[in-house]
Amino acid sequence: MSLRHAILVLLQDQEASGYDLAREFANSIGLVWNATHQQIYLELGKLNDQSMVKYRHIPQDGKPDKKLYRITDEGRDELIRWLRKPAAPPRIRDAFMVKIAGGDLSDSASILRELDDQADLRRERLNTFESLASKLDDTSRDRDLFTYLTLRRGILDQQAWLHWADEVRSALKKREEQPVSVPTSV
Amino acid sequence: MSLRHAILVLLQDQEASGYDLAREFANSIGLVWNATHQQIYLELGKLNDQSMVKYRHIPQDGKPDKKLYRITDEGRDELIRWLRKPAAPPRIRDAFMVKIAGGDLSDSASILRELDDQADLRRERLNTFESLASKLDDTSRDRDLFTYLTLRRGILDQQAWLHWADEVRSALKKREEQPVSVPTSV
DNA sequence: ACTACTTATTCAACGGATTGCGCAGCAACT
DNA sequence: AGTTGCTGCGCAATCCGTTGAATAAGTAGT
Repeated sequence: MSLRHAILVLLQDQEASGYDLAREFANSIGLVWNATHQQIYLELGKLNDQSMVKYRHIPQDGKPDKKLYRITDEGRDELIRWLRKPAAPPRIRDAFMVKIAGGDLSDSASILRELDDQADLRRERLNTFESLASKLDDTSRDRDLFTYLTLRRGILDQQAWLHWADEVRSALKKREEQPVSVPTSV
Repeated sequence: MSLRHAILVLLQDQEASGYDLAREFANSIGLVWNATHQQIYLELGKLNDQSMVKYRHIPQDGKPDKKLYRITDEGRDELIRWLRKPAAPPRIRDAFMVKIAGGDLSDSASILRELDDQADLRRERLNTFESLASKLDDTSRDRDLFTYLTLRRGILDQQAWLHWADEVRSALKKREEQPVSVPTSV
């Protein structure tokens, strides 16, 4: 349960509303931690109750009012405490991979279709990450070192995935050429 | 929530007890989907209620009795239905990466320490996956194609991770050499 | 003799996450 | 005039997942 810590990391740099955070979770941090706006608002409420963050109410016209959250000293302490103790290895839950593992039940065509869809998504992400990373290269590589390293992680991940997808394609092609009694269901 | 489908995939090949499944989740399928034995027993109960699996009670002496589960036709239908509809992209929740993103708050030494720990784990996995994959190479590459492809996914993933870790190490080393006003907390 | 591990299943409590819904007003397009 | 989309916040129900424990009998090691 380190949604709270991801939020605290974001609030490190700048004051932000729940809405702002939600957008960042959809982009930058979403690379390493996903969350919906419901979760974020709930967690901000809890963090506020525990006085790890505080907010000021901003009335706006033309737009709904908002609450700008800011990290407190207690919040920063909690974050540093958390950073010190070792992180549990992430649990893996990849539905698409479960499909691959049970691939004998599907036909090659439908596997390839979904593989291509996933590959499109990965290629898209790769592009966004790469363009963000190159922007950092030019301007400030040292100040944003950890943002850069996070992006690199994403880039290498997508590349590895796409490489794997190529392997799958050629393996399935080979199998098609020399059809070896594919089991048909019912 | 495709724990159920991961279980059904495993039961495809063979009758198994909850305990057997738990072991497989700790090894083979654990590569792509994690689950504890509590979750598995619970899900088997639900699957049984919905008659997607059925079991026969096996009394044993010297060991506790067990229930051997087997997939039913309904279960197989459900599985095939699930395979047909596109899988949602996996949600990413990597606590260690959150730490990297908030790396400005830590000192290089403690980051490197944890990086090395994680790298050990990855290297270990890489070895197991590679030895499993090479066993498949020799004997039956065609029959177990999807097991092989799953392993390849794991292998490429670990390699990409280890490569990234090297990048992190050299980036931090460079930074140490030309220390640029590292913010110290309190 | 004692401890620890393996096989095997299950329950209970809690907390985290997802899904669905609701409110509210403005801008922009059709 | 109507729909869609963006900004902004929140609640409630339910489901999923984690933690911790209990039971029970055999086997293997110190």
